[in-house]
Amino acid sequence: MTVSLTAELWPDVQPETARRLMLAGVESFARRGYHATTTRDIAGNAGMSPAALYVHFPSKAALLFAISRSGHEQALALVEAAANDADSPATALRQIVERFTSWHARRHMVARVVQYELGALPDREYEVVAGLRRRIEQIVRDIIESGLATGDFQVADAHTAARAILSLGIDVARWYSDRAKKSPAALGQEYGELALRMLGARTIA
Amino acid sequence: MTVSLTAELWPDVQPETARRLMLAGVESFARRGYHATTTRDIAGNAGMSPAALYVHFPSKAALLFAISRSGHEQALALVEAAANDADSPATALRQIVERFTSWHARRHMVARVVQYELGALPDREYEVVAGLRRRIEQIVRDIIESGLATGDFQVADAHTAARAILSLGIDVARWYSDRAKKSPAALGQEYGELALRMLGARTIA
DNA sequence: ATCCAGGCTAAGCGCTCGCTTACAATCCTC
DNA sequence: GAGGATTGTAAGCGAGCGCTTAGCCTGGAT
Repeated sequence: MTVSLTAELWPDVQPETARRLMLAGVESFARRGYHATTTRDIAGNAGMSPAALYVHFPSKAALLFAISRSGHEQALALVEAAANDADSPATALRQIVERFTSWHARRHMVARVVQYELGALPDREYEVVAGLRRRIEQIVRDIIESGLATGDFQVADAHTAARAILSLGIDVARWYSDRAKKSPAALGQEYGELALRMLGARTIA
Repeated sequence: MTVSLTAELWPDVQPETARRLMLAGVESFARRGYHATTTRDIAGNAGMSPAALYVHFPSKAALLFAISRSGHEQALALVEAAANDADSPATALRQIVERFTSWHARRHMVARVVQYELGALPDREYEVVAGLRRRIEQIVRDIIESGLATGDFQVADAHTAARAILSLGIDVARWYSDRAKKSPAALGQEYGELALRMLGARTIA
């Protein structure tokens, strides 16, 4: 049985109208950017009047925050799961890159908002997502450092390597489209290989 | 003798006031984005009245285009030069990544506008910079393919590898700041290494 | 049968936006 | 030193923005 996209993305948001507004927000924010999107665009694409947005969200920025926080939480959860599932730095890192990258491809609309519209968040809300971002970076850095300690990886600087690894996945949100030839899963796998090579992985996990 | 930043960035733009407006535009567009920036912001930061912008540029979008085209032309020139200077696919690719990456770090304000504000360009202007972008991608793809032909590189797909290589440099514009620990040159060098490893370069050029 | 909370709309308020107009100052050419 | 081109300003226009208000409709508890 098929579940609606909105229910899959935000299962804990009620009612469905609020989810439709979030989906319309994602599409507009991803395509044109937060500041170029009007509340009338969003409500219109959700099939409602402009005022309906304010029944479910106190402001346009609050809608952005709901989208951004949920997206960041998904990304963090996915990275944490990959790190915990693995039994070595190499497999952990491959899993992280595979899942992180394929998520950015499969959910490139949400990911675009997550990665490129966070500057539009108010200060307090920005700090919340910045915290989630730091945790993601920290996990990747820790794995690279443990790989350096075991001799599984060979790089000059773990910090720079972590940045590069994450850049690979993040930038996918910028260019991936539904018309891409490569599936999200295939892209993730290929990027996983590239990332391990970048790290000079001894054993190709 | 020191040359003003505006004269270094846009030596062929006259008069200096127009360059000051471009610099103020770069700073605002990079920090807050095109749509969040007002013509009053730009003119104010350039120390002029709002109407002064329209003496030198027909519209806010035209100012963005002037910045974006010039930035794209710089990036393309730098990639072309690196490709022509080298005598093997490996040295060519290392040079490209080094210079492309360090440019995105050193000029991260301009680069941010170049990479992330092109969606705000009107259709005709967008097509111009899209053409420049295609030429950059093509050069990188060609080098990777020639490296595959000679056996210098080993990757599954040149297209995907080119995307990944460029992503590395492009994403630098997103996170680099003047407070970064690593200098643009050092970052470029480190990314050059990482890129060659990604490509499975036989000889580390 | 009644009531009311939740969900939604029509209308519009106050404000800021990109841009234009009318005009002033300065500089180069002859 | 007259005249035109260039470079700037003060003031403000029309439009569209985020958001509010007042009120209607509907479903479920009493």
